[in-house]
Amino acid sequence: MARLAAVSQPLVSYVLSGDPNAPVAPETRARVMAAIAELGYVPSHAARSLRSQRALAIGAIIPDITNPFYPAFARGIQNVAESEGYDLIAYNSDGLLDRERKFMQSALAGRVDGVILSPFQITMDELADVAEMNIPVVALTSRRPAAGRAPVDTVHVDSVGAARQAVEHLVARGHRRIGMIAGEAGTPPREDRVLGYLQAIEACGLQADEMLVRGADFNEDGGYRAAHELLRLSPRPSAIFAANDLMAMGAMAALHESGLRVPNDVAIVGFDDIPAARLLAPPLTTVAQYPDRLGERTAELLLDRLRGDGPPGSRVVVMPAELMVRDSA
Amino acid sequence: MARLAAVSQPLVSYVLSGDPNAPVAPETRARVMAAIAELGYVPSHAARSLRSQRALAIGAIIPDITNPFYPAFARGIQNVAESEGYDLIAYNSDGLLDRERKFMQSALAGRVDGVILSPFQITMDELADVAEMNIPVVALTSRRPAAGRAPVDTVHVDSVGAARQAVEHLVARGHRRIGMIAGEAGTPPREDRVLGYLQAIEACGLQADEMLVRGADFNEDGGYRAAHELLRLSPRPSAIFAANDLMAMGAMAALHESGLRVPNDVAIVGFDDIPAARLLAPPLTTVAQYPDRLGERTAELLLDRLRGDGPPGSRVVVMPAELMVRDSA
DNA sequence: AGGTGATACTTATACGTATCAGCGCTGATA
DNA sequence: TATCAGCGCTGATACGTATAAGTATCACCT
Repeated sequence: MARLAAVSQPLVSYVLSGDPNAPVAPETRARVMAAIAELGYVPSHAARSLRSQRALAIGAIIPDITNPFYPAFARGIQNVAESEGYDLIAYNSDGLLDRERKFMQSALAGRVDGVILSPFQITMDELADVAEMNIPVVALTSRRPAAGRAPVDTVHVDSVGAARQAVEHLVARGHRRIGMIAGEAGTPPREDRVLGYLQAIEACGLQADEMLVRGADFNEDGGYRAAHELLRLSPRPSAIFAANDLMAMGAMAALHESGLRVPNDVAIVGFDDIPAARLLAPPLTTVAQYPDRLGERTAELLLDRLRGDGPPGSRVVVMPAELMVRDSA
Repeated sequence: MARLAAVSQPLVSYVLSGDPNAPVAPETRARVMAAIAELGYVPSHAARSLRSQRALAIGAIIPDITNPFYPAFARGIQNVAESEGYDLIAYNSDGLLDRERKFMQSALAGRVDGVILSPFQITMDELADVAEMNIPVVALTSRRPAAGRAPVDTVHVDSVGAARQAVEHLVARGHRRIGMIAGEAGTPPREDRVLGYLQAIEACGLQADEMLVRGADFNEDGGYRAAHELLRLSPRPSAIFAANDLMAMGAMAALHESGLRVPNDVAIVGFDDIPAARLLAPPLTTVAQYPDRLGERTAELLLDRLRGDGPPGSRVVVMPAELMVRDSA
């Protein structure tokens, strides 16, 4: 402790507080600063946190940082959080309920001051006890949430509408038999995007066909396999809508492998607009969600709450999605 | 606190310790457990951390989580760390020295128990004061490090050798004029991969040419621009070695745009083997580093130290890299 | 000169846990 | 019956900080 080199402990605390109104003589302040520099003294985070009841960290519970959507999302969060001195602890839930729950516990332990949640399984109602502890939660959802009991702020893009728009684009290009690679059953992204797909099919007077919607893991491999399944159908779909870009990439690989040309033989639309999308051959038509902005906005909502600013109820922020028409469809 | 519902505070602590030898009667234990469940009691992380002098977190200072290499690396770290109850706090240094330093301070504050560092600017010697605090540091480097004063464990892939191998592959395919897209000046990945490139050029009896090595940001855009620069040269290089896959992707986009065919007009080799690499058209020949395994191994070394296991000196672990020959070269 | 207020400090305290040192009780032993 | 060991529990304490409350010093005013 620096007090040996200078004076009493609270003085060090006052100096470090940076408060210009702190009752510290300029000369003393200088002496303390010198001692701090001399000793390389750094105040204990744990003690600060215990005393102030703030962890100066926020938690992000995301499905998998390995999905390119999330690093950008995380980066957006960090950009905002860092400016207010918050660190980010990222948890990978793998979309598993017990992992989502377990990480929520960390919040209760005061590990983090607030949580950003990209919920796959957990329901809003389950967050009630966290919210009761006055730990703010902001959820990134893909649909306007049913008003739950918990006052959870929500950021979402209109996935259903965006998916619908993507499929309508395919219809406008003359496609009548459109397959979908849909992601893992029971997950919100899957359900929402399938819903949008079905809305578009119906709105365009086409026939929905269960066989045309294939489940798959939300990654390249899932897309690759699902595409091969779709290609075995006859008649073969002339277009495929993939629920994310990774699956779209896998599908494109499957098409190339089968000697099919994109978009001439089979058109493809993805979802997410990951950086790789525009660099594929052909560049992928996809729905941009701007995950970095989502991260920033999400973090802003959370920081509002942490500052005690936010309004009493839940807020819902809708962020834009945009169909990026490129060459794959 | 659960003691109101049951008995005294230390007992709760004993029960929660999970120690089967703890002096607690089975019946009491059950009563305490019930009270804990009833109240939803979760022990304060800050208090635990202050008392035990352990943060139960490790920090990872990486350049940018947005680069696909790092999410996989981070995931590898987390897989191992989580199994021992450690959380991961990820810091994005953007390769900037003052940010690297700043985040290192967090370690000194006891914010984290150990640090995994992917150093861009900071030197090993600067880590001395961190190491003096008995905070273990494991560095992910791209070259065998000079033995610094700080006892820092090191994991590295032989980037120089791998780069050399990649370029020799191009030479073996008959290329004599090979350009390189090299990444940001002064950064280790750049220097190492350029060194390997030069070694290969020299070993094959070719003429090194400064004009053929272009600096660029380590992302798609950097690769895109650098490729355009290289294409303006005459004679135009017949092959390009990019220091990472993102740049290679950007370069491929530039080539497509210029109407050049890969690999017939210009061959390309990348570095990293990000998931997108094998799905590009054509699939990208690149050097696989297996970042998930790097993350796991790195975390293992760190956990050894945290357990107090590790040997006194510094350890150096060399991980394999592998040239994945696909269709782009 | 005595009183007042501001300034610059120190002492005391609480945050919630883990752990150490008691301490009463029970049952076994001599 | 007196002694003692071990069990199961409680009280006391320390971790390092932020802040409230207290105190000494001094300048200033009437």
